[in-house]
Amino acid sequence: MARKTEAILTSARTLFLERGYDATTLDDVAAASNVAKTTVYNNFRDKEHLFSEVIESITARSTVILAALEEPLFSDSPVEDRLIEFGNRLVTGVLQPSVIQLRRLAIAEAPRFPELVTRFWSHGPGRTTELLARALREADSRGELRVPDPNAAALVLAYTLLGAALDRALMVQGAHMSPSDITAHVDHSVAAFLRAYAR
Amino acid sequence: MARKTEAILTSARTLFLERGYDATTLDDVAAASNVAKTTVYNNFRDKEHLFSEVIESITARSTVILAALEEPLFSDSPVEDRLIEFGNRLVTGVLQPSVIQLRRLAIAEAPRFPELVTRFWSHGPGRTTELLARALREADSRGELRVPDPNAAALVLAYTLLGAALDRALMVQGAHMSPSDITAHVDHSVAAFLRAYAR
DNA sequence: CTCATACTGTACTGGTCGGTCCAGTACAGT
DNA sequence: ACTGTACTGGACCGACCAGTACAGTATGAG
Repeated sequence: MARKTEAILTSARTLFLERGYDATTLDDVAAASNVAKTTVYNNFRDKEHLFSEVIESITARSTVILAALEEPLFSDSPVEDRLIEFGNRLVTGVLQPSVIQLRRLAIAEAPRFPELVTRFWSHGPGRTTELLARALREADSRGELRVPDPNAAALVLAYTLLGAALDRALMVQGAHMSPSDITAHVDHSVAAFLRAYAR
Repeated sequence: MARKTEAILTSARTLFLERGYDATTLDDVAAASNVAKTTVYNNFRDKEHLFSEVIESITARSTVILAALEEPLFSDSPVEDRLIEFGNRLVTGVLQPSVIQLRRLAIAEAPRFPELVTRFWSHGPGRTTELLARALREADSRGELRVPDPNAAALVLAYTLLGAALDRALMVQGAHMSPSDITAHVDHSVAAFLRAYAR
C-alpha cells in the first residue's frame, strides 16, 4: 500500500525535475509508476498536493546532504584546508544536474507555491550559510581568522564560491565545469577570502 | 502597422514576466494589446516566436542598462568609491521586481529555449562581469589594486555583491532589502574585496 | 474612386489534461 | 467463506488553449 505511494512519489519527482510543473502530466506520472491514474488520486488529493509532497520530501532529505558539508568544516586541519574541502564539496554538490534542476523548479514555481519554496530555501541554501557562519565564528574564537560578523562573512564566502557557477548553470544549458575548473575556482575564492579575513 | 506590433510586444512582455510562458494565453495577450487574436498571428508566427522576440527585445535593451553601471566604474574618484557606487547600482538594479521576474522566466524556460536564454545571459550577467573585469584590470595597471586575474576577481566581487540577495529574492517571495540593507551589504562586500586585493 | 492591406470579432477545430466514474480484480484480516 | 480496502483499466467530462477560418470593416496610397 505504502509501496505505491513511494513509487508515485519517486517517479513524480523525476518527472517534475525533468519537465517542470506544467509539463508534467498525471497520466505520465501514473504510467511511470506502473500504477493506474486512479491510484495516484487515491494517494494524493490533486496535482498541487502531489507536487508539494515531492518538494517536502526533498526538503526533508536536505538535512542529510548538509551533513556531508558539515564534516570537513569542523575537522582539526588548518582553516585553509577546511574551507577548501568545504568549498569543493559545496560547489560540486550544487552543480550536480539534479540539484540544478531542483533549483530551477523551485525558482520557476516560487510564485505559485510561495510558502513551500520558502521552506525549501530555509532548509537548503539558508541552512548552508548558517552552518558556515557557525564554523567561521568558531575560527574567529580560536584566533584563526578575524571575523567580526560571521553571518555576513559566510554570505561572502558561500556566494563567492558558487554564485557565478550557479547563475551560469541555471541559464546556460550544458555549461559544465570540470573538476579542475572547480578546484581552481575554489582555491582562488578561499585564498581571497583568507586575505580578506586574516587575523 | 508597426504600432500594433509594438503594442503586442509590450503587453506580451508584461504578461510573460508576470505569469510565465505556459500560463500566458495568446487570448490574454490580444486582449491586453486591444487587438484581435488574428492580428497577433499576423505579426508573429506563433507563441514561441512571440516569446523569442520578447526576450530578444529585452536582451537588446540590456546594453542601455549596462551603461548606467559603466559610468561610476571609470570615473576618477578613489577605487573604493567607484566600487561602492558600482555595487549599489548593481544590487539595486538586479533586485528590482521586474528584473527578478525576468531572471525567473529565463531560468524556468532555459531548457525549452536554450540558445535564446544563453544569448540573454551573455548580454546581461555575462557582460556585467566582463565590464567589471575591465575596470579591475585598469585599477591594477594604475597601481590601485593588485589583481593578477581580473576575470576571476570580477566574479568574486560581482557575486559577493549579489549572489546572496539574488538567490533569496528568486525563491523567497517578498524578501525585499531596504536601501540601508543594501548599502550595508555593499560596504561590507567592497571592504572585504579591497582587503583581499589590496596592493 | 479603387483596390490592396491590415485589422476586427467571432466562431470553430483539434488536442491536451485535470479530475471523476465505474465495473471488475487481488488480497488482506477475521 | 466473508468483507473491506486498495488497485486496475479504460471510458468519460469539462475546461482550456493554440491556431485557423471567414465574413466584414477601416484606411491609406495611387
